[in-house]
Amino acid sequence: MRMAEGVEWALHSCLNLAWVGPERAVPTAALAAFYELPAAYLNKQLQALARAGVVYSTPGPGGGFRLARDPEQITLLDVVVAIEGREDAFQCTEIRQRGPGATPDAPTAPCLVDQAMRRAEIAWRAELASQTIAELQAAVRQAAPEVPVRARQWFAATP
Amino acid sequence: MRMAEGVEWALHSCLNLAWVGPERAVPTAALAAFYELPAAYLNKQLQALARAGVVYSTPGPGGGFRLARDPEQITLLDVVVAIEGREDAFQCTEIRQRGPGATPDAPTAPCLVDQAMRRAEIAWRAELASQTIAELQAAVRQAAPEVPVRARQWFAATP
DNA sequence: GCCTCGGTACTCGGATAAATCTTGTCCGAGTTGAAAAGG
DNA sequence: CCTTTTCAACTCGGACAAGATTTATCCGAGTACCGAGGC
Repeated sequence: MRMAEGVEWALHSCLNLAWVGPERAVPTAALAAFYELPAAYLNKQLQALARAGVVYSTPGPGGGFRLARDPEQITLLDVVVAIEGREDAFQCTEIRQRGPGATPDAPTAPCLVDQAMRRAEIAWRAELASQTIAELQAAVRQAAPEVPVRARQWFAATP
Repeated sequence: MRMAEGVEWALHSCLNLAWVGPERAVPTAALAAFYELPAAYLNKQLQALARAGVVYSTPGPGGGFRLARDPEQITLLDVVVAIEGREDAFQCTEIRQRGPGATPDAPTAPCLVDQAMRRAEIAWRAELASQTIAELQAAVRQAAPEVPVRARQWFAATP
């Protein structure tokens, strides 16, 4: 159960977009160069963020990506769901209803294994939903105040 | 981020081993036939459970798998870790230390994105670790008391 | 000097291959149990 | 009838392919900016 690497890229890119601010659009090439990532593939992740409504995309010269909302309104869950999709990691295939183990009763109760796994995923999602990009920004500012300054300067200097 | 299907199989199989009890060893073929699963592949999952110490395996005629501990001592996390591995789903590759975005400071603070994601996974793991096979058994007994009876009967009749 | 028009460069967006992981299958090593032979 | 020996069947265990998902790449459609030409 390895999470897609694009999630890490998307989170860091959202953070960078937050540093730059919503006024200026940052093209994929700049976001990719900042961490030496493959630009074409990062673009794919940013497209997913755009489809999910996390970022706006504007084509043409001077175009690129901007945060669609304030960092306070973007949770980590928003980003993860945008990249990984909405469906749960554990998917109950109802094996209990196949073979000799099947219970022929018509009103089948919900699969308790599924319920237990789902409870764990809900806890995971809740923890992700409780953290916003803005809170991440605040934590970074406190731990390493020079990071946002450097990022803003670099992106301002990169056309 | 789809979880391996083997997790579902392993959980249901552990439940069935719990119904049968630790006295009798159940071979892979019986566990697979109960849900019409591919026996050879289910065997692979059971091997993983054996390596993790969740079940005992005994070869030869009359052999098979038994729970290695009481159902109260087996958590859902034990089973999931046995199948999926111990490493986290989100793996920080430290992209922040590559390219122009790298902070040249020697004492690098921990990656806050990684910390945030890890917090969510810890919540997930905690929820899984809080539920045991025995509790699942109790829930099934209450929701559908005939299920354990049917299972015991079927496995007793299957050599 | 101001407006209009055309071109060019730049951006995203989706369609298209390579790599890696999951899923599925197979056969061999080892062990047990039973049956058969001997005492 | 009891003991010993041999055999055969059954079990797990790891090595070996097929399919699916992730990763990576490319080129085309569309847009905004910039310059040139005309009014």
